[in-house]
Amino acid sequence: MTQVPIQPLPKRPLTLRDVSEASGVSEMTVSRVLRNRGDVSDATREKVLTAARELGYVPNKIAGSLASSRVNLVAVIIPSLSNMVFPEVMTGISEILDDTELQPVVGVTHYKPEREEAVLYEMLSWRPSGVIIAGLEHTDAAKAMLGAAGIPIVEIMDTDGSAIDAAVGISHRRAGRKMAKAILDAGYKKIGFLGTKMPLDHRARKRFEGFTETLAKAGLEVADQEFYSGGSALAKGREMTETILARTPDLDFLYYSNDMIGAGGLLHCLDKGIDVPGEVGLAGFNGIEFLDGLPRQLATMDACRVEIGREAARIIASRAESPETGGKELISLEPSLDFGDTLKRLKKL
Amino acid sequence: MTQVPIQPLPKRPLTLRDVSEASGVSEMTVSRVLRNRGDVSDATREKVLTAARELGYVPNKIAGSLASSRVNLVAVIIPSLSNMVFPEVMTGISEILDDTELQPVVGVTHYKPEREEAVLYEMLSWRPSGVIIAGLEHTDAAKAMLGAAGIPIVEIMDTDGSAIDAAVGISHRRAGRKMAKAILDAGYKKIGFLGTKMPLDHRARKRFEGFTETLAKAGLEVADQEFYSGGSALAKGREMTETILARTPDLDFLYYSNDMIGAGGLLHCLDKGIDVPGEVGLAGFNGIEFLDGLPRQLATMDACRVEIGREAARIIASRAESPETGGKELISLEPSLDFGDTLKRLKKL
DNA sequence: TCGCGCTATGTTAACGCTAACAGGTCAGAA
DNA sequence: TTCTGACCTGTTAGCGTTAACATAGCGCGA
Repeated sequence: MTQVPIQPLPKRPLTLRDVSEASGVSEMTVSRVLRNRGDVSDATREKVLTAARELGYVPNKIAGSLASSRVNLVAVIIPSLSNMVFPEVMTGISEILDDTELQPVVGVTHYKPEREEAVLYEMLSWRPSGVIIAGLEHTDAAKAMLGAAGIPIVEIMDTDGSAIDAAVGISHRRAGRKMAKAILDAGYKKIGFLGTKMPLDHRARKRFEGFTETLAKAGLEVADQEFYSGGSALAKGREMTETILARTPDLDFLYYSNDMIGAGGLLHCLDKGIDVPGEVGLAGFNGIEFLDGLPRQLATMDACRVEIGREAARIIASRAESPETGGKELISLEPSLDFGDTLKRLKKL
Repeated sequence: MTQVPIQPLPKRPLTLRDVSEASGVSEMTVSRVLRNRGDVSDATREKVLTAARELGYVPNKIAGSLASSRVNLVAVIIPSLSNMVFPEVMTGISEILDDTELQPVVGVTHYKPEREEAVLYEMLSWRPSGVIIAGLEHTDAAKAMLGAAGIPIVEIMDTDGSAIDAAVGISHRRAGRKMAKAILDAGYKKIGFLGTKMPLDHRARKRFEGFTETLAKAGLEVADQEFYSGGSALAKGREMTETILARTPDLDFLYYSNDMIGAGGLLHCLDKGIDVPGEVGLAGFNGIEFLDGLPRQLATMDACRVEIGREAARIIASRAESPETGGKELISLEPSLDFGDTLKRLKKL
């Protein structure tokens, strides 16, 4: 890999035949050497490797996959790359797949069901060894494709619903309930919700449902709400916080649907000299690492993103190794609540 | 796409032959219908489409690509997904490719040359229609592969050096010089540098080189330096700023190699009641949008990330359309300096 | 009436590789 | 010697699709 290949005539793409001719053995033997499969004498191996290197030969996986009907790709279908959550999932996935032959291929849906369907169709047409796809909600056609693909499917992030095959995630409904309980236990009563304007983000919706459900049991409901879309989340967090507090000044808690707008809210409150968490408590969702440097630590709930990626990849990898094993794995991780500095603990009012 | 396919026996993967038998025409005609190529009567087309939908047939691109020796994939090779810069480049790339047949496939190198080489080899083995790769520095073997691949290659982010084929980026050396000039013009004299411990981030290195070069012309040099690796950039920015200011208290400017640590530094200074930009000026690099919500706007320089992605994708797309056209395009974008609130303008000391 | 040119469909031969099997050689056991 | 089996290498036949060419049917002008 360190020697510089010599490319005499860069016209026709190189094939096994070229290497075979250059090294004086059959194509099959070259193939064997290049894949480390089957017995080949050291002398032959050396000859072949040298020839391949000198020519700068790169095997054609298209042909190889067609012949062997094995494709070392794993389709990963996610809604977005522009907040930190999916890149972290990707990190977990790569971490595991790096130790295997498998390779992730990413498709982005922008939270649009029809895009998801199209991306999935495109991905499946490459006959991957498995699919990792965000969420449990898909169009009927997408579900049908996934069901009929005959490969391992892992639906990630969410476990509130029924999976096609395997699933790894957290219960967002439960996460919402848990946060509501913590807020109520801390004695807050007048609670505002701030989130994204995204009816298609089912996980945010489920957290909200769990949240309101627990409030309802305590005879409370969300006192005010504010939504945004687009723009810098941090700036939006500030704006929305200002808006909601202006409209409903007696709110004593603000629950944000993600840490970024939560951080914006926190900065706003500190700016305005609002006592956090005494006067107003704050909480976000996600446990984004780079917020560690903020003046005060935002209460949040870890969504286990890296771990979700790892587990999903493990399922695909283990099934790729022994196809008949497993199936329908359901891994529900437990998000941990971090009180940070913005959600007081059990202080009596 | 909206009808639910019926999968009678989910065993052997479906092929053109199945659709051909189900619809009573030849495989070739089915292929023509599915690709919208050649003349097919409306009646036949309808029959075929119905059969394909009902079976839930998904074409096999592996076979298709092998037969047509056309692959609609574009390899995108980048160092990382975990800071915001490359996801933004990806956004630009997708934006353009979404209007074409082409599809990006991402490979991540973690700033390691040997990983880059391996990822590139893997990608090329799928015979993509083009390669978009970050940086101009590659191993000899990687350069040889790129040179011999016979497909469009666009090296992005950087234009300080010589490209294999096309290149789109900014001059980081120039960016460093420009920032140095702005800082000197504002009257700062005792300048500290804070960056990542990454000898392999050539672009950061070039910025630094340009920066020191301009200082040198003014008879100055960097008064102190501090480096970090790993961890939360925001938190690290705080720590490093504290450290460097403790060690060299008379610094009057801090230049950060990225906005995230710069933001940490800003927060630290605000915490400590340091007058910014009077006592100490600050600047980062990148123009990361979500920092908009900070209490004060950090001076920074926009690296034109989305635009770089767009231009690179445009080059690949246009060459895919008309192969003989173009070649060796060199697009050097001009990063714009944003003074923000942390770099005073031309105030005399 | 013939045959030209059009449209709609079919036939054949790759594309570059690998699975499966078929030798061919050579050492040591019978 | 002959046989056995380990080791190495080669041959053959696809994998599922598409390019290129072949053909069938049909309307129409001369």
